Amino acid sequence: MSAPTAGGPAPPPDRVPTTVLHVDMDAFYAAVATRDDPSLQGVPVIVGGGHRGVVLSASYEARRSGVRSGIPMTRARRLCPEAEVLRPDYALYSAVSRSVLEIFGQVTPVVQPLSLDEAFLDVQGSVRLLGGPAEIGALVRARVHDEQGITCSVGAADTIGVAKVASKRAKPDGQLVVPAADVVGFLHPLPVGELWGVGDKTVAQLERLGLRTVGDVAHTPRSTVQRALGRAFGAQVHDLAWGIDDRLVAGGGGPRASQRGFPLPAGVLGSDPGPDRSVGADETFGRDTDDPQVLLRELLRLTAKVTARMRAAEVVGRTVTVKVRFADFTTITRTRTRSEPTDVTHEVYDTVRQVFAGLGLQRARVRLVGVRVENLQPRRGVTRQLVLGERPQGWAEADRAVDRAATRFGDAAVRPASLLGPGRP
DNA sequence: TCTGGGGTCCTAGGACCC
DNA sequence: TCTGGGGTCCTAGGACCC
Repeated sequence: MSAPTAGGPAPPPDRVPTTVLHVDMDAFYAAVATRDDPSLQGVPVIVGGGHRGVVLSASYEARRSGVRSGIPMTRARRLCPEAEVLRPDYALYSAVSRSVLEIFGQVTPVVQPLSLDEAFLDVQGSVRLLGGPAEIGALVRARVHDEQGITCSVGAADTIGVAKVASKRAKPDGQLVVPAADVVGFLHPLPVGELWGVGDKTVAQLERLGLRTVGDVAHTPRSTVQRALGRAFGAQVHDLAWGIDDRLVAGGGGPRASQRGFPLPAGVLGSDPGPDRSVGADETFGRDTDDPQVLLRELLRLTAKVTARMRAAEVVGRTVTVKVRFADFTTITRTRTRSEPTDVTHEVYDTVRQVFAGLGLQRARVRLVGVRVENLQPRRGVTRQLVLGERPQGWAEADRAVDRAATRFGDAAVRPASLLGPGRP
């Protein structure tokens, strides 16, 4: 880390030196599809959802027409009518992702996946064996290309924040090593929105102060940035603008990591990121509806999906949140915390129904409903309080039977009776 | 035929307890 | 007579990420 020039805060003392790689697949979903179908080579490819969906991934050919992740599919088709449009195949992406993670794991044990297509690697311990960050980055990129037939980009730095920004600048199919001494020079000319965790709203806030680049923010008094963004967030953005970031790669464990970037606690090397904090599901209707029966049926389906995943993960939860998005895209959430944690479909749905009834919707046009369960804890060790008159294991046993059947015959084979269409036996 | 679905974390106010 | 703070839990909304 370079010493900041006048106006910058001092770097944190006694920081353990690290070398962090951020590895990010290039146009991951589109690249996997193209790899498996050579006729797509050189063709604009868009991976996305149904008619109300958004673009999940766009090949670089499609990006040349202005197509980006996150834009509505309808707009994407207008921008690039000649594109090949594909539905996502998550099972395939997961398989490729696992293989890529195996490659990472052979380079260093400290790997922190952020999603299917990107991960941080702390390679400090591998430098002696494999060479510097540039050599290790080249090795990873060559192996991913040779073994998986897709390309990735690598950013290397001594902080995760800078490594993340660097990989993006290296895209596609490139790599960028930012030595500590070059961090400030690298960051300061960039638009502030390039910083990990600084999104559109924050960019707009800073724009109001006339701050456009990372350097603008760095050379603005910390207190001013804090007034604009809030004390904690403002301080962290100001730090990041100087390349100061003491978060470490939290490797060795599960897939969880904060996607906002900031509040990731400065974990210990190799620490376990820990269990999931919540499990949820939501769904946008093909067309808006105001029919309470339709809404409740969808909420039941989503509840069953969520609790099945909870049982598979062997967690129970206490806090149930119902989400409703209206036709005008305004979104509300209503939460209720149960006295005892549960993973039982029937019990969670009871709470969902109560919360939903409390909304008092009067023929409002609804676009989306969702269910989420928070306050999770491991199921083992949780002893259930039987309510007076309740049959022990009644509903829970029914759920387990559903889970077993779903495992054998597929999710569609077993579902609550009210989800069967009219006229079905 | 605008705007998915899966998450994480923060903020801020009120209740409640000590 | 007037006036406490801190901690924790709960809830609603919002920002951000891929």
